[in-house]
Amino acid sequence: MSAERYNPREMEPHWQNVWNQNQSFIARNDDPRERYYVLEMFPYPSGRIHMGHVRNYAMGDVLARYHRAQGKNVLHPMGWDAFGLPAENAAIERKQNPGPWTRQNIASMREQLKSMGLSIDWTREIATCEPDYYQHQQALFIDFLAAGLITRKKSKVNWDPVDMTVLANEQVIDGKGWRSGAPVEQRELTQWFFKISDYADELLAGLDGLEQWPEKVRLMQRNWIGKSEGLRLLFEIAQGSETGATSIDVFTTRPDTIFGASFLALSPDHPLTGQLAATDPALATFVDECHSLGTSTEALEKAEKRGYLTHLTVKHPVIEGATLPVYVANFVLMDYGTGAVFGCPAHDQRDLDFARKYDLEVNPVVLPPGADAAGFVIANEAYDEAGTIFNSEFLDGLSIEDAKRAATAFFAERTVDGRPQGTVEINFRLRDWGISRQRYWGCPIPVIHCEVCGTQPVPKKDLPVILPEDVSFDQPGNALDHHPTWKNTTCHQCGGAARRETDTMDTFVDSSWYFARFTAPQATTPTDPKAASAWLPVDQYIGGVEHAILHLLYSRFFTRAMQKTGHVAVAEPFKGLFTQGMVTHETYKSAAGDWVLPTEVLIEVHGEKRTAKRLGTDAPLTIGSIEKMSKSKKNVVDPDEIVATYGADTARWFMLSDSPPERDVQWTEAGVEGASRFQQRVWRLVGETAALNEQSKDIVVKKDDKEAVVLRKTTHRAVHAISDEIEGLRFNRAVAQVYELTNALVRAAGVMAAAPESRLDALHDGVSRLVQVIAPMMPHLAETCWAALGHQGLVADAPWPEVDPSLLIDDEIIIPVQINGKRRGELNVARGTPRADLEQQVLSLDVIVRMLEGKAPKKLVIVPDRIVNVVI
RNA sequence: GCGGGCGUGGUGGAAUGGUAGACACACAGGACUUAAAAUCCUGAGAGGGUAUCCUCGUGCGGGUUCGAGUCCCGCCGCCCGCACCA
Repeated sequence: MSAERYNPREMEPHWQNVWNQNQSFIARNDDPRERYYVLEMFPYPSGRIHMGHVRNYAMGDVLARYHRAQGKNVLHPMGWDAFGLPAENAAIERKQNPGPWTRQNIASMREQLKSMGLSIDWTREIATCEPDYYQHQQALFIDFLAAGLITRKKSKVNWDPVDMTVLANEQVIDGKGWRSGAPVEQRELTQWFFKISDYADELLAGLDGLEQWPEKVRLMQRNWIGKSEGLRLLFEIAQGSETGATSIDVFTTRPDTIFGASFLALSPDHPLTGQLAATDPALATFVDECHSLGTSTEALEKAEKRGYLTHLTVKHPVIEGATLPVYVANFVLMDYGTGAVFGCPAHDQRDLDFARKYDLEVNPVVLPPGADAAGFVIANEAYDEAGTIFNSEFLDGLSIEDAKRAATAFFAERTVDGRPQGTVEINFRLRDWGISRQRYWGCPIPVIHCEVCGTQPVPKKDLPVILPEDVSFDQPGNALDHHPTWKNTTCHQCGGAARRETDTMDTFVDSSWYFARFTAPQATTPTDPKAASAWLPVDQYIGGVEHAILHLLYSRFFTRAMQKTGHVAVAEPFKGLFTQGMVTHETYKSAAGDWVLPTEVLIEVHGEKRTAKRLGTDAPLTIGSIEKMSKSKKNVVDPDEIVATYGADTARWFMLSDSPPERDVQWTEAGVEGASRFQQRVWRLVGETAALNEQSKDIVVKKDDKEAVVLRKTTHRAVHAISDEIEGLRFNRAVAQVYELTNALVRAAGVMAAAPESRLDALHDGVSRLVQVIAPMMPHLAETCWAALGHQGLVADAPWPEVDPSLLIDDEIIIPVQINGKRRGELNVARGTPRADLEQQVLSLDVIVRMLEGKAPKKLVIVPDRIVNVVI
């Protein structure tokens, strides 16, 4: 055994080769063992992997390798989310097709991922931009269409003026496009929609069963779906029947406050508003103003509540002879409920603001507990908490909940326009998912438009509808639409001329089912239902929390749609979800204000002060805040360089140590060097152990002495703890346990000379187990050590070390002794020492005797095997 | 505004209501070396006594408990999500 330093540059490619030749990580669908499907969110092929990928895939790989060692049939695949705008924008810049660009990126990122030594089944690799993937997506689209899960409708949509495409509601963040950051405009277009809102209730209820999801994500989805139960209430028109309308539908969750109603408000987009505006130029102007303001949410937020008083009035539904004015108000959304509301200013802040502005009545009808009915007035704050109904005739004295029921029942009995005046209605915030994108680089929607036969799906036998690659990006807009011939086709029904749909699908469709495709990536149908039902749901899915709503909600809907159309057997795609934190780094700025790459920075440490200067020029630099790694701030570290300098294992180890995986981790040079030192430390320990073995091969190993037993206990305890931490995805704690075990083994190896013949086996066994438990995290190092220790075969194929339960318990334990809750001493006793014996021993302790000063303790709390507290 | 999370040494962070600060990074001192790197050993929450002892200490203020970083109530600060949703 040589004392040479471990050389990852040499060993890492070697073991990657061995694993590859051994086909160590190929999952077989006919393998009868228990299955485990671990998946990390697949990357967008931007060209280079970043540290966020390293962290994400290191975590997934630990689980994959751990569960494989547990004897499971592990599926750990990788693919590429390859359609999308960056490729198209790059193509426009370079005037070349996104296809070759994307495929090149995939090739180089694949090599980078392989250099990380991930235990991935590369035979299952898929790329969403290839026809062998997207043709199945087109087949799914056709099935969904036939099953009534897709509609085509004209509606207001979010238009991103920079990316020149439509966006789904989920893709509009703070009124801006999620990708371009441009303020989103409203446009009316005919678009394809997935009817996700049909599943709103089911998607909401399903969240309760997702026990292995972070509560935070479940909450975000709950809020996004936004279920609210209320009443659809009809207000009879008193004045204004010349419009032809005889009533206005309103949605409310507070029918209990109906006696406090003082006005009605219509959305500027309400059909009745349009009708009125046709003959009322002032109203038309008002509506236009609302629209010009209404493009960005920011503007909305600051916008004052404004209204326009129409000449319409409605009958108050419960106060005989009273009428209410009808306004058009800028704060009423056409999207939600019925696009019309009744205002009860006393109990809704927004209504109150409006009422104060237009001098409308404020009639309180909910009395706070303990308040005086005569003296209760509303000032500038609406009262929206619990109370008793008053000023409300037949509802008086009821609680809010009871009054809601009573009012609901009351209106259900009455009729307006031959309809019940009130019907229970449930509203959701969730809108249908608009998937049409006016972009080239996406999955073509498999539909044709025929003048005679209408819009119809492409027959499945004609799939795939291939995305042509001979397109030009000379003009702005959708290159597919500009293609000279592609969109011309013939109608398969009448044989006449027809036009292909030139919109492509939102790329979130691509990522909504890739996890299912991985279970049988060569199947001639979208899935092999047998394989899909065997593997799904994914046992552990890992990715960034930024997908908490978009991708994860779409995938949950899509899985249900696939279930309905017979492609999968489950409703929920991901049994366990883990959202990992980001990778951050310090930022550096030059005197001129330019960001500077960490590789160009030299950090100097003077005691506790750190200063930075530019490598080469020695120009002083400012050390800035710690932020998420981003190209714009240049605080990025290239994984390739780290792998070349320290090796993949070091990068993986560092990513897993220190910070809890769900939190952000700060990348530091010092941290990486620490990880690298640890790698060498393990290697030295293995070298010493192997050398001791070699020197002592003629020695007859004697029975364990006391030290050896201690060492075995330490080992078994550590293995037990590490297994537990890995299963719970607490990798930082697993790492800490590994450090402790290593420290113990290094110490033991150092004092071996004293009695090698009775400790050798315990040491060798301990070091071997150490190597096994670090294998999921530093797989290359582990293989090298495994071989150096003289083990046959690969550690990647070795079963996880078993733990001897008898070694986990100590016979002798130390019990802390407290006086008044403060630790004052300890007791060394045998495990299971009974209460009475403990009491006697505690009372004879020097400290206790001294502190008691001859008096008896007030109280003695004894928890056997745990703690003793003496109260004096 | 609504909802959720977090707050512990110089730093990242440990701690089923039971010895606060595991483990690591950084730092200081020492050993080895011609020297450096590497490695090994030692120290360290703060303050005092300088021995093995005492006091204070987990954002702030209360409470429950024999015992609270942990549970409850009220504040302060930071982060995230949603936001005119009737």
